[in-house]
Amino acid sequence: MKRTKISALLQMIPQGQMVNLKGWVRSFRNNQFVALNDGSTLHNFQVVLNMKAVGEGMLKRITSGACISVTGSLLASQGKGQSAEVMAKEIEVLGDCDPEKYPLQLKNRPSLEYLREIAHLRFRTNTFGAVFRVRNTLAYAVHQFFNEKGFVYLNTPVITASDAEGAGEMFRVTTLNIKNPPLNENGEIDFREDFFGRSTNLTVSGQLEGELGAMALSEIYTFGPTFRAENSNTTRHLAEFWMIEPEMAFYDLNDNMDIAEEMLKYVIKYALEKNNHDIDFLAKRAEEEEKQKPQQERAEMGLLEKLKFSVEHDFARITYTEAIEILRNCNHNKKKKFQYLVDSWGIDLQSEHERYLVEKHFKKPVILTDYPKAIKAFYMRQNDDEKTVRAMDILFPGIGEIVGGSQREERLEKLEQRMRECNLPIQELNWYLDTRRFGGCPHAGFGLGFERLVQFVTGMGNIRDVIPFPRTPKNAEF
RNA sequence: UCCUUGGUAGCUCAGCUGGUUAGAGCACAUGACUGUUAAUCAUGGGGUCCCUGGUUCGAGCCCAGGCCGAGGAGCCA
Repeated sequence: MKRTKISALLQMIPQGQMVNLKGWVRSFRNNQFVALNDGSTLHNFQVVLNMKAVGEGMLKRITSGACISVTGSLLASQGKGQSAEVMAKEIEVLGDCDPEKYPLQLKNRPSLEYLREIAHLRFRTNTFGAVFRVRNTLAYAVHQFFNEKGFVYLNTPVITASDAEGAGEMFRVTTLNIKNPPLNENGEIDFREDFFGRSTNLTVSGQLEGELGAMALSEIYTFGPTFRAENSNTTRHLAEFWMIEPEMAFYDLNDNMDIAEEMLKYVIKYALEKNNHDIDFLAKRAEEEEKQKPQQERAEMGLLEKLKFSVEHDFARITYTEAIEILRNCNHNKKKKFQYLVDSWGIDLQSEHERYLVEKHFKKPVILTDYPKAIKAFYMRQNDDEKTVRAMDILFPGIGEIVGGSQREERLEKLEQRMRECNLPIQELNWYLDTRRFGGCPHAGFGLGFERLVQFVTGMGNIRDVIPFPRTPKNAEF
């Protein structure tokens, strides 16, 4: 008999029809009621069995975590917790689960930290089931959004030879024998003998290659893994993460902000509709967690409120210069409550400053633009004031920077001048500069940290809990 | 990498001023139970107190070094 997913069973009208369902046992009560979950939805489905008919041998095998297949009739439930249930006629154990050895005991309320240690099993919890269903929806929505807009999904290389992108420390890729590498005349490692005939790394950004695509296809986006070998130990950094990088010809900074804001709202709204049960559950979970915190640290809005608010209101848009003025004149600064006081133009904003702007002053997502050029990357377009660049960062409550982007410098001389100032090897990036030499045009783009987006929508506090198998310093298990 | 903080049963935690045999809840095992909702009830087993060294008559507790986790900072998405 063909299997029916639990998500589909819940939609059916129970009329005693025969159905088959398969899934993992969440709990077994009174030797009679099995709560079965197959991951198609947050909800479990209740299977009722006749303990005498089933037999003691089979009864003992229905343990928490076991995988079973049940065939029986779909009936209206006599109990209160659910509207329908399956009266089992046939039960098959697809996979036994020894309860004494099974590390995931759901009734123990295992901590997120513990579940991270058994990441191969944590999908079987309500929380992680919900998180990864939402993650899937968000990924799908990103593709759908760009597809509707006529963007071309472009795959940029994971292995790159360029180490001049300046986005962070890189992981080396090599097939050389690290115990005994070949050396050149100067006694240095001879990468001519390496697999690619040169030194290579894992990508820290697909942006430069993305720009090349945009200079012909007009609008492209990438969505792929990105690697940074920074020794970052925070709730919002991973060594391996997924980044979405759109790059658009003929867009200026305003167009860039418009499409970034539109996209964020689109995907959040999409998830709110598609995964409302999961997000409701995650919202309750987040609320429980908030209650553990001291009153002062609690967020003013719940997860659902926060998501709906973000979708319904315009993001605040201010320049770096305006932000400095707000911060300099705010009571918080005057009372010297910032660890780093805001006194002069040109300073890099600290997390506490960004958080103040987003969480206290505007109380909604904020787009900061036109940063001093000294604190931003070489490829950002210089403003006429010679001091600032057409950068934009989108800051979200609780997460911080979720998007970083800019209008790109399309003027060859200005770009080369910046590269010299930043000590970048112009020769190595000749292919990049060619787009400015041959039919260049104004263009813009941004990078969106996918896991940070998933964090925002799921309300999960730690980025390690929104990617199946997190890679962080000293951790690459599974 | 820096600052703060933690590591005690399978899990979540308590453990007083350094003192005899280290506790609880849940989980697990055994038994009971045909309308349960984290089922319930009874009984039972279960410990490298993170590691190494030191102080002490005596260390889960004090000291030093290390390992690992969490929160914050920096770097950023």
